[in-house]
Amino acid sequence: MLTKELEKAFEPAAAEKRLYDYWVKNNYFHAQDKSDAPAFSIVIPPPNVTGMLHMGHALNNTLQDVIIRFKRMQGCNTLWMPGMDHAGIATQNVVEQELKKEGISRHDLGREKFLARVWQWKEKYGGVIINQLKRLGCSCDWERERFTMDEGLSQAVREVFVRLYNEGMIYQGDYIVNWCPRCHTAISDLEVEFKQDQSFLWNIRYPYADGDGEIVVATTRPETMLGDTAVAVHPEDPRYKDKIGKMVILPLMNKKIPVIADDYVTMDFGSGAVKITPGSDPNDFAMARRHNLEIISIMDGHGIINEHGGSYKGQERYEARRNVVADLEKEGYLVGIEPYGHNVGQCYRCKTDIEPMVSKQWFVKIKPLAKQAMNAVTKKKTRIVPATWEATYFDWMTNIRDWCISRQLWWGHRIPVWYCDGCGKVIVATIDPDVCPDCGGASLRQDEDVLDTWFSSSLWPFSTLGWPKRTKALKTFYPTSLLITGFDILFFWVARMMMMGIYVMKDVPFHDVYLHALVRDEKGEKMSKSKGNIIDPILMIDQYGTDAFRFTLAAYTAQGRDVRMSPERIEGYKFFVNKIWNAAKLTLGSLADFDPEAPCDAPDSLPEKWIKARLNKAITDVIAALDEYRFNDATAAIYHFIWHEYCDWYLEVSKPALYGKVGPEQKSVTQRTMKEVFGIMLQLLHPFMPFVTEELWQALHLHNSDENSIMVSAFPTAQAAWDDQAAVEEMEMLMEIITSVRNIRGEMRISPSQKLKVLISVADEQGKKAIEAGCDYIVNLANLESLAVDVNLAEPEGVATGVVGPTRIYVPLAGIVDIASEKARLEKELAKVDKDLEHSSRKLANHDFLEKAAPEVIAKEEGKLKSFQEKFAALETALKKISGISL
RNA sequence: GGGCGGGUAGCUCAGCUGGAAGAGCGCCACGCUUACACCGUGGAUGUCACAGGUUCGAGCCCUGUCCCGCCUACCA
Repeated sequence: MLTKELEKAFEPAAAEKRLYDYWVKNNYFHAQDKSDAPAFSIVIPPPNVTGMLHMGHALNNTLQDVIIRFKRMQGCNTLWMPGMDHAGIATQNVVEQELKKEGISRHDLGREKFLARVWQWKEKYGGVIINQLKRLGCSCDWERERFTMDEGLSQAVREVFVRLYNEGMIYQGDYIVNWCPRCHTAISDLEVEFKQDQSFLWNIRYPYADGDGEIVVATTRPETMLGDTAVAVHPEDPRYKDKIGKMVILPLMNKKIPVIADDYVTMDFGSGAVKITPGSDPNDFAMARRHNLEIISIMDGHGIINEHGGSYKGQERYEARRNVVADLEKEGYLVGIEPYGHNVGQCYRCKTDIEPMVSKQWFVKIKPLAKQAMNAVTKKKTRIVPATWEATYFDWMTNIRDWCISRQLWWGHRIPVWYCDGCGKVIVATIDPDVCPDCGGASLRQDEDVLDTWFSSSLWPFSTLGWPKRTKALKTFYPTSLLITGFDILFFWVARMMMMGIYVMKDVPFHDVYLHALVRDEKGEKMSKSKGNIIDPILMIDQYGTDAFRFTLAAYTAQGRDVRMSPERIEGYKFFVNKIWNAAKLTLGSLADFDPEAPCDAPDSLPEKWIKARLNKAITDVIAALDEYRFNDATAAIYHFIWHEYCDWYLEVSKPALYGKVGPEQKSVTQRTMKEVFGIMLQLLHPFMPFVTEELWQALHLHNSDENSIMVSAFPTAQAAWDDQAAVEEMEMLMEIITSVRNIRGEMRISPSQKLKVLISVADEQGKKAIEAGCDYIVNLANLESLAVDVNLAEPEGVATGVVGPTRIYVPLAGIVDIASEKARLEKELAKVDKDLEHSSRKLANHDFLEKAAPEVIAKEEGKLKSFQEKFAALETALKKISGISL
């Protein structure tokens, strides 16, 4: 039945390409808009168009593909929705860099031409990552690929903006926001990264206007004093109680500002008085609103002091700091400087120090949305896995502040708001208006700003399915079944999808969220370009093959744990692929004369019963693990079964049958079983190692249906008929006997090629029968010349003794090895058992234990004690005997 | 300042609702037995961070301490 032989080793590179093309050609990744099969859907965390595949992506998408393939094989109508994110700031930066090389800025080009350039860039270089995902084996429904700037998705953005606006959930206003002086845009609170900075605390004196002394304030940002509009103290502070309401002179500016009282001030910090700069500090801004203080912005968007900064106008902010400090000192206002460590906010994208600035921005009123998003998790409509993240989610949602959604960029969804030059009317619409609905004027200007990239991402679970159109896909796949993403974007993305999904769709965006950890290097450090410890996933794929790489990622994904990636580990699993390949070669060779059509009614013999029972266990374990996203447990179960049960034991024990030494009937039974078990094994492994499993599935003609591909075959289920505890125990008893002989061989340094004559003593006739039935297995695997079994055999002279339960294994040593080494071996064994025995008996001598422990625990302990006692006695007898001889 | 996670074999980690510890890699010894040396067989290794407590019994539960990560926060 088989035509071609397998190559010496699996060649990943060629096979991967061929098989992936084959899958795509056969449309296996495609999900049906409507189907009788249960729907299962995942939307991909859309990578940035500018992105290249890194370890985080590799992990994230491997896990998704594992689940997707698993569910697809389980018969679900499975959708993995792929796509990309336009990544406003990142992409705009890339193209601006490109322009810079040509010596021009985006302003030289103008908005329209610049955007044309970005699109051009996107078509040409964007989406490299999509092809990289294909190399990872991702079975996304590529026909449905979406981009956040697509027509449809842009429509969804407008639709949601208008709805939020009309319902009073979006507002515009002058507020203090996080401003990046390099990107020239506002960013949200989340996009600010705080970094420890060793700086100074400058203490400055502000004299009272009436000449009656002074007040000292401390600041980490002396240059902002140019915009101070008050000094604040705590209302209860006895030092300042009578100063409240007085005026002080603002140094350098020669301006009078009031002393106000606010309990925001901490009395025991510094002098207990704080300068208030509403234009440059969020807290001061809040205070200014409470006290109706003047709000002065002393800087422009580039971080340069403007006309409100007096003589410092035109100076860059840090230059201004130096000059302000120098002048304060010169004029005697500087009281002192002390070293001070504090946090400085930086732009997450370009690491420039953030400048809090007052500007007109659009905001989403977030509290009502957050409340619903929390409810959904409380009521388990969405389950967060691992559950430890729930606390973080709730905490963030509880303390959330309004979301600044406007960005002063060009690349992105332009805010659908127009202003009428004629009457000043504000028009908010999903379709570009031609004329003002109020005055009919045609001179309309659209808002210059675009929306935060995360605004469109937050709609991803339904916008990709066609919303606002009521598509079949939307009906079938929303809410999606599962989201798999890194915990680092829990707030950025997951939380916002929750809010928007519930707000727009009236239902949660996904039932389960699985949050995985970060991939670090082998020393546990975060990978970064600057550290130079980046491991390129594509390089790993080239080197070890996709299957080994994916298996490694899954194997090291324990819940809530970081993944420490190291090439050595991947290599280890490459060896596993090789092992499977070679097992297939043996299987394939052995099946050469197997006729699957010819009926073989012969019953399974012991090894067949055993391997099927063990396979059942593997199936059960893998399914249970995957159902709970315990990826490492699933890989461990498969690895152990394939290597240590199927290869190490079943194949070894079956070799005589395969080589025709046992008879044609047993050969057929073995062939039948090998084929079945090997096929199921491949199916279990397929979600993790899609390529090698497909290759072997086809090479071995394991499919039974018209569908040739393993990826659309039915995922295995445990079969009750295969559970056979008696067979497992009997087989494992034989295995222990074999191991026992091998142990003696190894410990005594008996050459593997030295055939042994072994005697076995059993407790009863039943035991005798069992061993006799397994005699051939023992002879073969322990490499014996002969094996004799009898009930209660007297211990012979000059033997090494092994103990397995009630069974004694005697290996005659005459002429093979000296007695002393057996004595040493027995003593070692004995010491081990003695320790166990001691513990067990002490436990059973304890009255409290006997009274209070569960009966089954006591029974188990009694069983243990008995077997320890037996073993001890047997070893002791053997030792006495052998000692007697040596004397 | 709050919160979360972690400290288990040389390394990387498993260990579910408590019944005296496991895997992979590495290490040591032996071995080219017709799938595989990307292999086989055997072996060694742990006061489960520390100190108390609960319990008949704790790696697992409670309290405290010490380290290590991460997230979060307006003490100028």
